[in-house]
Amino acid sequence: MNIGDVAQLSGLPAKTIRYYEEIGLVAPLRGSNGYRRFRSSDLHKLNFLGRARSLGFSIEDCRMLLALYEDEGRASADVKAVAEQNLERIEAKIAELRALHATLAELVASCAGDRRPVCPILADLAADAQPACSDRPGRMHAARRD
Amino acid sequence: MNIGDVAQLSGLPAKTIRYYEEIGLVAPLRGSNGYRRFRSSDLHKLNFLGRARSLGFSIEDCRMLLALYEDEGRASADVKAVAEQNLERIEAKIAELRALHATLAELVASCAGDRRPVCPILADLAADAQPACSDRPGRMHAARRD
DNA sequence: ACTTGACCTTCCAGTTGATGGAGTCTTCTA
DNA sequence: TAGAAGACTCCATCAACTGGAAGGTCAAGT
Repeated sequence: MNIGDVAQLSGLPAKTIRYYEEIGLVAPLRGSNGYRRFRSSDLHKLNFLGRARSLGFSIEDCRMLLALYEDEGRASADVKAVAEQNLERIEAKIAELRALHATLAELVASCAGDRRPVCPILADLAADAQPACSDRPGRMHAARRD
Repeated sequence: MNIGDVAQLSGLPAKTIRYYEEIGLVAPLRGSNGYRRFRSSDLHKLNFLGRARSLGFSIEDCRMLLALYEDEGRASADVKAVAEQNLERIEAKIAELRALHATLAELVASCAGDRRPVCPILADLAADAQPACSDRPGRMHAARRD
């Protein structure tokens, strides 16, 4: 199978598959014309990767999971540990986003949203950082948008 | 004020402040020694940016908000629109993460997590993509970890 | 035989929002 | 006067791709 075929079958863009090869997640053979030749085991791996990525596992997690998958002597505890870490990451992210959401929703609700320039949202943003007697929590370190 | 001072006062790393200058969010003066010289208005802007970023606004959003902030003739509706977009982005992200969480939590719960190799998590990952009669929903496109 | 178009190849650049480090210069303090 | 602290620029790196240019290959049609 050529890359286009596995791209179709796996649902992953060809670009992504090349990238996965580059970082060593799959290792298709090469034909004499230089084309990648994918075996069905490669397709299988790509499906695995697509599913794992769609569940939020990082590339490094995927590498780990793939290794465990191919290790007949694995302990399911190891797999579970990776998954649990991911779960915790997701939970932390949700909590963070919920906090953001609460603050922002409040600000949005308090803004008239008309043609006048007065705006509580801007007022909040412009307020001096953590004044001594504020009820606004101190500013966090710039949270990466991730 | 030198960069170290505003870094302290704003809570932003000096590196980040230089970066913000590079992308045109702040424009401190320069002393004859080449050092950046920040006015209090620059510090004010940095505080604004720090707060906006901590609320999840993108850099481009911040640019917009800063422009609105400095435009005396702004309409609060414009500010609100930016904030609402951000809110929607956050909501979408939360929904996405919750879905991930649900699936993953189920898998984790079903895994014994012992020394045996049998593992429903790996089984799920390895299952062929969207078979004709599956009750598993079709695979999404690899969700960026963002 | 030749052309067209689809498909494949590699390589480089860009995305987001910083962050780390090297190497150099200036300022402050002992 | 020395040395530390702080400033400067420039380049590289992170995740996980994605887009595009420039060129090679293959199958079908004329």
